Amino acid sequence: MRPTKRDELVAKALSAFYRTGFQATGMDRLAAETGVSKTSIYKHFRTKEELILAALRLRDEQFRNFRTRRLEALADTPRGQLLAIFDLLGEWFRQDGFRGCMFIKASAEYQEPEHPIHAQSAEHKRLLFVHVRKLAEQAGAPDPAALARALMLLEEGAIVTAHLGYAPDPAGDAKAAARVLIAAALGPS
Amino acid sequence: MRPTKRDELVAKALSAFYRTGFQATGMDRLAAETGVSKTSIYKHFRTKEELILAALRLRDEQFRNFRTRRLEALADTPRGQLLAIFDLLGEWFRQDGFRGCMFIKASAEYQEPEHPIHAQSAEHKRLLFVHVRKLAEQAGAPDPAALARALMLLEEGAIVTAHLGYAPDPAGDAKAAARVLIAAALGPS
DNA sequence: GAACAGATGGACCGATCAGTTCACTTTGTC
DNA sequence: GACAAAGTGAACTGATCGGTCCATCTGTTC
Repeated sequence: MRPTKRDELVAKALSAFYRTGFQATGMDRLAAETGVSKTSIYKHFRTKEELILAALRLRDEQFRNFRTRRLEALADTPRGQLLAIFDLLGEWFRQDGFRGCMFIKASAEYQEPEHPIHAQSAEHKRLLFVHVRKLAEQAGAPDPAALARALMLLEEGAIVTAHLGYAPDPAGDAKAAARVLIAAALGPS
Repeated sequence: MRPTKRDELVAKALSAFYRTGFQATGMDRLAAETGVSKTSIYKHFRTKEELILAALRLRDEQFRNFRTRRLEALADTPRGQLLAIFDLLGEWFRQDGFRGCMFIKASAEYQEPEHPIHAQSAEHKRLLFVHVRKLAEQAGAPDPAALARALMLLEEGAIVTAHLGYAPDPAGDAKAAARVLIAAALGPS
């Protein structure tokens, strides 16, 4: 099942939106950058918004799949994986072309909570939270949801701080804080 | 020293940018909404970017002044003020028209770190951090900068989570986590 | 009341926006 | 080799973008 033209288009659009922003990336530029004619783009997607939503769906899928697999590779216990979240963040921040979180930026450009792009971004974050909560549960936390919410706050904070760039190692800072919170919730390791 | 026309313009532009976004708010709409003609706007500011920077400067000043005063009103010890940061956040999130952090959104719309708008947003966050670090120092933290960085992560995380809206009380969650981190750094209260 | 400075609305600039249309070429299938 | 589906570039729509220009109006000072 090789990727269709449509899949390639979405993948390239995703990259363009991530680098240049949603509103700032016009459809003409998008056609030029993806190598897919505007005519074809509008054959696949009725509006720009639908294309953005498809790109966000792809990103969500890629991000969560990669995260789950990578966490399992980095640590073999739930508790270890909770901490490894922040090692993963550090890897991400150091990547060339890191530009912050696609979904935070999407929700910043489409602010109204009812907007489909905003709602889909929120759903992505909620799914990340659900995963962390499951790990907290497996690790034996007495209140897995509370621990997960706290760790997610650190994660979101680290992402925006890394993007703002006023601190040298937000992933490391978040990991140190996470260690304290995890120990408080689960007892010393 | 009553506010000049220019000050009024900046204040109204700030509100418009906050509600509608930077790129999405055109100069024609801005003129209509502020009641200041485009001609006059361009007498005061050479470009839209300069107007945005002025609006961000105003927001920075307002936000930090208010925050400092309100923290002093909410608690009378440095340690209490560190925790009161998150009560303040809760008040903010519950306000009508809360739309997330202006500076996070600005840095999302103007992504390049060298961009003046991005740089000014980062500077705002750095100044917030400096204030928190001073409080941590006065509270007797052995590593004030480390505690301040951790609390700032919680704060940023709570702001974006409140904007995304997938958790009911991010300020409360952040406060609970902050309590643990502060106790770990300063000893039980 | 004449002169002047600041502010006004509105027309205007070229560029770009999202989206459409059309005539044409490429591609895979039977 | 015929045929349909998919993809193409380029021109085009009306609206809006950031920014400029100009004629007019308003308020102050002498």
